[in-house]
Amino acid sequence: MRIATWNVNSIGARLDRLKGWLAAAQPDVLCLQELKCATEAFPADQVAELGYETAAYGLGRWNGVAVLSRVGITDVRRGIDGDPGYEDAEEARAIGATCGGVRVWSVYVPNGREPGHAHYQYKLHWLEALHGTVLVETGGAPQRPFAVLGDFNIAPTDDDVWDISRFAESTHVTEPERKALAVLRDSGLTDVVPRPLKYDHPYTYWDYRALAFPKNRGMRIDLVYGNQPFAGAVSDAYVDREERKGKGASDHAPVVVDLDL
DNA sequence: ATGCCAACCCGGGGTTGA
Repeated sequence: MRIATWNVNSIGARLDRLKGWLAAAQPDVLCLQELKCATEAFPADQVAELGYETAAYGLGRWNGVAVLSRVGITDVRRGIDGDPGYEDAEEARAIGATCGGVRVWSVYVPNGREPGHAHYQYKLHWLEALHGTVLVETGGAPQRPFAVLGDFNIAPTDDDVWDISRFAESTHVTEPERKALAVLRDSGLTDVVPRPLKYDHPYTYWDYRALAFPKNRGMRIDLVYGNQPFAGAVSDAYVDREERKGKGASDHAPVVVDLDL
């Protein structure tokens, strides 16, 4: 089984790219983030032509997540328990579904803006709620392959950014954010680190500006956190950096995981 | 060449992203 995650930075702007990538990469399950569309506006008919069912969750112009599957899609959950919301409003940042016997969550963790900002506190609280959801979902079915995939907006180690000295006073690399990832790992999840197709670091995001991609000034912030039944079945994992190339690319590349399931 | 920010909504500019 092939499972992937991809922050598309607008499904509307990326639809042609998405369809081309689905046809080429042939994932069985694809977790999407940053749809930037409402649930009912997701182009489900377009991906259905390629054999995929859709479970989407979007509330408007920001955020938005989905799961596409060609191996069935059941038990869909929109949002996580205890979601703190931002400024009294819940955002569309998580959707769970069971596909071909694997339980997956597609997540778009809040950015945080800057340390000390209200959005940064929101990010940490949101991650606490995600942890709670993981405990409930994995505790009830410990033998079922389970994974949280998506844009975590956190680089797990200094090695996961192109130059740590450029990230002083920045989000994505702070100790509290990394601690939140450690808490997820302590609850039984493993960071499934993909291999890069070029260069030494499996970056998944490169800024659009300042030639970041050609210079490989990237970050590994799109992560796959799987339980033992999931991580133990992984046969390969890679970042499809080819999808970051050319006109009309997202600023994130897909992360692809192959499983012996 | 991998190539110098893009997408949203609104109606040119502010907001967001990381």
